[in-house]
Amino acid sequence: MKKVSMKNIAKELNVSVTTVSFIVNGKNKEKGISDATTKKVKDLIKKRGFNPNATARTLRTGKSNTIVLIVEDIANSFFSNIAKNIEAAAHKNGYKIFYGSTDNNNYTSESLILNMKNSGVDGFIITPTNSLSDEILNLKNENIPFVLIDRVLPGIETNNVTLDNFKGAFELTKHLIDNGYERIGFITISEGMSQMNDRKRGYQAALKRKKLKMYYLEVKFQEDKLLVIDRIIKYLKDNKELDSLFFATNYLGVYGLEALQKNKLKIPNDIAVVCFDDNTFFKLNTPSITVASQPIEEIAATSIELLLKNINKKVKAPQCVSVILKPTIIIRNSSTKKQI
Amino acid sequence: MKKVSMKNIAKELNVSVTTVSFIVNGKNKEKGISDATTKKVKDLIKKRGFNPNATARTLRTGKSNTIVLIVEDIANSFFSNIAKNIEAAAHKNGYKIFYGSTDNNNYTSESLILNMKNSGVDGFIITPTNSLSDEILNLKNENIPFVLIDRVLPGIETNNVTLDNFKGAFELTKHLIDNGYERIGFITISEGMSQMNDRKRGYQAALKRKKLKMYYLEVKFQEDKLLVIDRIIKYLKDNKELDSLFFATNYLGVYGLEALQKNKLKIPNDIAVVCFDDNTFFKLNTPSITVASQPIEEIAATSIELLLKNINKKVKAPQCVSVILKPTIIIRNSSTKKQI
DNA sequence: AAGATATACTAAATCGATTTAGATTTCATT
DNA sequence: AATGAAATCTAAATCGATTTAGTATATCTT
Repeated sequence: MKKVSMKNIAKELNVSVTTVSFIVNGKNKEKGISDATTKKVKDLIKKRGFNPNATARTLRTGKSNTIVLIVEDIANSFFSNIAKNIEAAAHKNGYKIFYGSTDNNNYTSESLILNMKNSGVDGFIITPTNSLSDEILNLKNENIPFVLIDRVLPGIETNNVTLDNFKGAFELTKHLIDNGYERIGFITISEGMSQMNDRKRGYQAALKRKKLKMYYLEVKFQEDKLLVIDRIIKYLKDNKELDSLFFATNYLGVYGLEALQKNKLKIPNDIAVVCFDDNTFFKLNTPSITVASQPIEEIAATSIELLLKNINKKVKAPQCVSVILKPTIIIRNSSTKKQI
Repeated sequence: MKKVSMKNIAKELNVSVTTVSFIVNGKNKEKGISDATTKKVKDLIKKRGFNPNATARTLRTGKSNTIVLIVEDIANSFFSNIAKNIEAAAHKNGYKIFYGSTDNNNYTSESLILNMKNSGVDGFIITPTNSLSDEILNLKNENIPFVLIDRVLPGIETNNVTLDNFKGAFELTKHLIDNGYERIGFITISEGMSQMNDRKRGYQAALKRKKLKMYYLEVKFQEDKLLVIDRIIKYLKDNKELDSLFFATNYLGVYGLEALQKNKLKIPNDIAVVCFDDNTFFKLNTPSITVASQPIEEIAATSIELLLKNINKKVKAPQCVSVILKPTIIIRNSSTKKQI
């Protein structure tokens, strides 16, 4: 079975490739192809199962109907849910999606972007690593549409969709304080990404209002799960006065619960817990975990909409759009009023 | 900033495009290009930041270095973890990945495959929906490399990587029986996919050995989460004699736990629970859930290896390979010996 | 009947690479 | 000086579409 091309169709019917192309692209009326010709071409196309070769089309038109989704980690439920939603919107609009995980590794991110760029993709949705500024600036200079999500890069104006991380962290912390907790450990990752910085600032601001002391633990994203758990356990031993923990991102929260379990600490009586980002796990855990939840559908919808807008507009001067969405604080049982 | 092509490089140095191409592809020695020419071309390529256009290359060579991963649902942790592992292997081998979720919808699956085929991808890894036989046969006829994972299609010989689902379900059921449970409800989805059939057979075989009665609840994959939870709750009310539940797949297990929570049933004292597929949630839940765990890394590694082998071999008669991996039963606290 | 207009169609260039078949040039050999 | 071989390079076809700038024929107008 050989792949059938426009040439084959054209030859078999003694018409030109041009004619076939016009018909395939629905320009038969506009280009004045007779109904008779249109019909016989369409019939043969169906009969032979012809489908236009997308590669050739892309080469000629410069349009690939392909976008790239670069996330931190596709196995992380936050990102895989974003991916699911973006996928639906993309396919609905006739776009295919390349995906890649950076693991917050800058080299990986760069090669992903470079590699995809050569494949003539139409646009990117990217959760940038922290040192990706050069590559992002390249995209800007080359006028390739892209949208950053989840975090932004300092000093670079871009299209981006992020969360009001400050507010989320502020409110979560305030909630703990309102419920009587005063020694709140903030456990975060040290890569210095904007969203994490903002969460830290939110936490700090809430503490400052009440002149409470700050407690930090920073772990590295690259560190192995068991190592992180050990570090959390050690941190708890070294800071026995802590009455609550704030995990700054979902996977840390999961590790943290494992650490607390190993340490036989009961939530919330021994120690209260809140976490940034929701997931099924936090909802169903005993006790259920109080979280700042991100509007995943909205993040996905907004970013793909913004990207497609940028792909489809011909204007040379791209106005950068920043969308900041609001988190929802979901109060559950891991942070009930402190028992004295 | 205009994109630079081989033509630009060639013209600037007064050499032919052919020469540049040979050098870019490392054939300079083989094709007898002098070291001097090679050097000056390479230097200019670096200076101008030239990168070969992958679309043109694909059009000419028929090789795109792209594979497609079609899963049931990228937001499901089982599949997103597979995706993560496949991604790593693919990128290491210079392949890009298109992804798509079928939601077990046959129409979606078909259009995904069709659409990707026209984009000249090199191969597919597919979790097939149940009525996908025609499309899969097309792939076979067109000699397009592909590997099915997670499940197979009846009556079609293919490359595939699956699990010994019968064994996993048999052992999980046997474990319950050994621990004194005798009225085991099997909750599954009704789409009739091979992996689910095999799990059901495993469950039945274990019951038959002890002449125990079978209890089923089948829900539809498409049904909304809340609806499924309601149906499980109703099922429990209608079958108060049940002393244990076997959830045939991970997302049902999660729904099930939510149903039990709503129903104020305590695991394992009121009712024991086991589930097919592991995840973080089952490990950390109180009580932790006994599962049949799938070797995700191995599934990913085997399927991508098999696919790449098929892509790279030129032979016309593709020998079909079936790999069946073993599940691991992880006994946790949701199925401790029955209290009488 | 000549020119204008409309209708229906197409030849050839193009996108940016790869690859085949062959063209030059250089140099040693007789 | 003619021949052959080796070294170095290239023209042009090709992949499969899109698109520009036409052409050919029929029909209308006066």
